[in-house]
Amino acid sequence: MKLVTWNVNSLKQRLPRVLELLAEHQPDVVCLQETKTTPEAFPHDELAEAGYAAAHHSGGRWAGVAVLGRTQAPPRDVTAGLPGEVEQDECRWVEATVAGVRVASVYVPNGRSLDSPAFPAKLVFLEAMRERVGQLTPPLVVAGDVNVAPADIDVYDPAGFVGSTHTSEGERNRLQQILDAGLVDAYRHLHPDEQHFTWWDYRAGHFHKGLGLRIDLIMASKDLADRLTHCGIDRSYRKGPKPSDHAPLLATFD
DNA sequence: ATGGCTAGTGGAACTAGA
Repeated sequence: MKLVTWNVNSLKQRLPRVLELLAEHQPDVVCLQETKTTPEAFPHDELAEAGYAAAHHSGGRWAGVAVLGRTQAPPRDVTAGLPGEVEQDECRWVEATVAGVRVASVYVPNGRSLDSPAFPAKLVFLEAMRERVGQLTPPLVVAGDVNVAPADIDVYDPAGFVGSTHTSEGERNRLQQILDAGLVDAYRHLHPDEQHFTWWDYRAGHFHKGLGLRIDLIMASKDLADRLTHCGIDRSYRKGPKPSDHAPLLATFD
């Protein structure tokens, strides 16, 4: 099974690159974040032409998540929303069963700054994820933009991020608790010492200077992690016409 | 780096991202 997760920063703007990704990698499961679409505008027809069916949670101008499966193995038993999240209508979590695997596509709140009211709401969201993971039965994958860099190796300038979101102890502890509930960080599992990023700021040429963060994760239950044969980031989708600020993360399970 | 881009809304200048 080949799975990809990608924060597309508008599915409308990124549709050509998404179709390119589907054709090139032919994944069995796709988790998308920041689709930024209304339910009415979700591009079901274009995805169907490419051979994919979608389960999605779409709220309009911000956020929005989706799980895609092949037309012959479409997403089933869809659950939209995360029990316990502070903002129930922000469309940051959707679950579906694809090819026998329970898959959640997640877009964790940014948090804005450590002193913002959005920050404790981010921590509550991460706690709710841990609760939900404990309720779900493997085989399970939680994939998406977690908006937390798990460790300093996942940050281009750890000292520069002290006092910012994405690297604080509170965020990292809660992410670790999600993993401790029975999941494995697929990329780090296969590449214990490598520094590769999944997000780069659009500004100031950060991508070309190699200044990024690893904040997009594929977290797999241990039974699946034992069958992991490949996990990597396709940086080509951060280049070329109209790139997202995130690159897709891919994993293959034997 | 004090935000140096991009996207959505709406039709200027804001919010939001991380």
